Amino acid sequence: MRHRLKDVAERAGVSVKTVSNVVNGYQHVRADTRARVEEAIAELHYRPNLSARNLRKGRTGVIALAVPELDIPYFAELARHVVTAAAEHGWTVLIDQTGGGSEQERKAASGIGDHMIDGLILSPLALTADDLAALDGLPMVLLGERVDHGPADHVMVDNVAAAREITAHLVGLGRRRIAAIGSQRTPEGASARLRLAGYAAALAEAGIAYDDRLVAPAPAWHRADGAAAMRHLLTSGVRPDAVFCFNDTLALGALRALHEAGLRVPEDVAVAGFDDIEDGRFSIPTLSTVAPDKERIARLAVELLAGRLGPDREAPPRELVAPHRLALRESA
Amino acid sequence: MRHRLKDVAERAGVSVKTVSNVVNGYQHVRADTRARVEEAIAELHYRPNLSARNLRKGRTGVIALAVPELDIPYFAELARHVVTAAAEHGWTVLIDQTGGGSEQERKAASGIGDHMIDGLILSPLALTADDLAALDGLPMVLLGERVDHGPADHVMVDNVAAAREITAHLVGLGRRRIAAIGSQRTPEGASARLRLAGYAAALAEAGIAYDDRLVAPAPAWHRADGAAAMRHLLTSGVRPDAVFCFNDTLALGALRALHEAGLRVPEDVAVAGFDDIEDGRFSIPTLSTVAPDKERIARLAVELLAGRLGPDREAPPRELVAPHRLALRESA
DNA sequence: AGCGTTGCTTACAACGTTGTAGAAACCAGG
DNA sequence: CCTGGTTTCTACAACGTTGTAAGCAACGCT
Repeated sequence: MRHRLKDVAERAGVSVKTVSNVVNGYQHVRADTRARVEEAIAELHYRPNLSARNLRKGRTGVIALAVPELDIPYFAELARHVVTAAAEHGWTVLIDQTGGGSEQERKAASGIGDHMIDGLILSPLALTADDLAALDGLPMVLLGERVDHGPADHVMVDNVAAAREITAHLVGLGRRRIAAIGSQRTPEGASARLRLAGYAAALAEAGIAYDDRLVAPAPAWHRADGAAAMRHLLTSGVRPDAVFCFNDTLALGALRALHEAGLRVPEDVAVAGFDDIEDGRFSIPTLSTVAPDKERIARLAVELLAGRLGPDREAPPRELVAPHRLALRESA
Repeated sequence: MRHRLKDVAERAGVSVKTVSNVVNGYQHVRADTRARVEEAIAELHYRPNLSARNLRKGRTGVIALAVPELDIPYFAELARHVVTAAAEHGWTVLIDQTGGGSEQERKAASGIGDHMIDGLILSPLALTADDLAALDGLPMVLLGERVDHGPADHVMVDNVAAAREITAHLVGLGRRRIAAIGSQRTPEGASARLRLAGYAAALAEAGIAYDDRLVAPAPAWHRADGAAAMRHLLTSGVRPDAVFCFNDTLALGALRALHEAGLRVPEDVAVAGFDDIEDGRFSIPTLSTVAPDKERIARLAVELLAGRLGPDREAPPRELVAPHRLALRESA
């Protein structure tokens, strides 16, 4: 049913290696031989066995992308860009869901592939420097916050600056009681810490006192968490006139909670998010947010990985910052 | 750097095959031998080379999931469930984006794997029966509409019934000028045709005349298309008092357009969708929709595939229908 | 003691491919 | 028609793994 080089070779009356040469476009093959082989290939519907090729070559042509959750729109959108960018390098992308657990992430990084993949683009939540050091073997590019002094390449946005800018925008609207939603105490919360720092910096610059009661934690960054946090803020007696949510899904949840409380956005409370996901362009009201250049992030990550697999094999870890901008819409 | 069975064998003072037996949990290995081998494995950080194993076994442990677009929430949510279900069978999932083009889909089905994958779960938009017949080799499960008389297993929801139910619900609310958004004339629009049929059936049952002007086409099923279609309906002079959108993203776009037009949902216009994506639970207003059991769909698909790869290798094509229910919320 | 049985281990070949090295065919120039 | 240099093709080995079959102890039974 499934044919091998050998079958094609017999049919074309040449050696196995000659067929291999035709398949791989090797140049020294006479035109008529090539034609005969190609005919045989077509007739038998021959397709190379990638496992065998990989075994022989030590390369698989597959890279993995490991993200915490696929149905968080930010990661889905990012995944699309990574797939596109990787395709330009002739790679297939194996998309992996880590669930954000350090165990899962370690497994993704060390386990997935074991010779099944050439490299890994990992968006870590829980991974520590120790975990990374233990991996070593696999060429890897990390997305998001720096795992301090990890040995891997890195693509990130300037979270602190971005958070500062969007908070400053809220200040510029005349808001003074600006809440933040999404803080996290856990070690996984690297992004949360940086965005909180940016938020605090903007307040400080504006001479607004940092008020602990205005900072709402969120165990995860889903819509439900945003809604819950917002409800908590509203019932706790601190009446914010603006909220900076650490990502867009939190913000969409917050919008929902404000709506249920009968408050108008942005008149009563301005809302800002982070990520610029598709939903935010159609929500009611549309969402003002930080727009990281996801396409660029994906492209940079793929390119770093390409470097690691090629000429820059032994280069020192590099760290690239992708640009971001503010996408100001109705909510703030 | 990377070690092989042979290295472990030498270190443990046993044969290569014995190490292989330990790795694969073969039973006839003396406890002390096993211990020695395991120690050697640990010391060398040995990990099997999957390419070699696959070559030998003819199985890769990877299945592919090919969907049109990853950042359509429905597919992202589905992907998550598939990954979860596949993990229970010990499979890794290679997620592929076809973009909905028939060329791409054919490539996904025939090309991706070529011995890289054991099977394929494909959500086809454009694939014809001919395309499928040409593939043959790869065990495959299709999601969504039947490609007529294709030879592959199939998991679907009863689109006609579901569409009829949700439309009947709109009728039950007392609406009479019920629009539909999302019709498609192209061959890709199999889902669109079925949902339109369900819509028409519900109208007929209620004795409401089918009005062509109330049926708005949508080239794709994105939020922007839904918004555009809704705007078109509103400006064309046919004032609907309800809209059934053929998926949730269309519906979210429609909500947005209605909001911009100053119309209230559901008071002025009731809105219903299809898919039950996460967004719809937090939109303003929350979205009434058809909720296909995505978790079940994923599980059935994986199980069918498992069957094809195992005992039911030669079974005739099966067709399973996953249940759905109405998720009635604020918008209708 | 001889026999079969059971438990443990091993050598060998094979999976389908490609790199290496070299053989065969071809070509031009004398 | 030989020489030397290409071009074109081929045999062989290897990538790392596992299935097969067979070897070797040690055991219990007659």
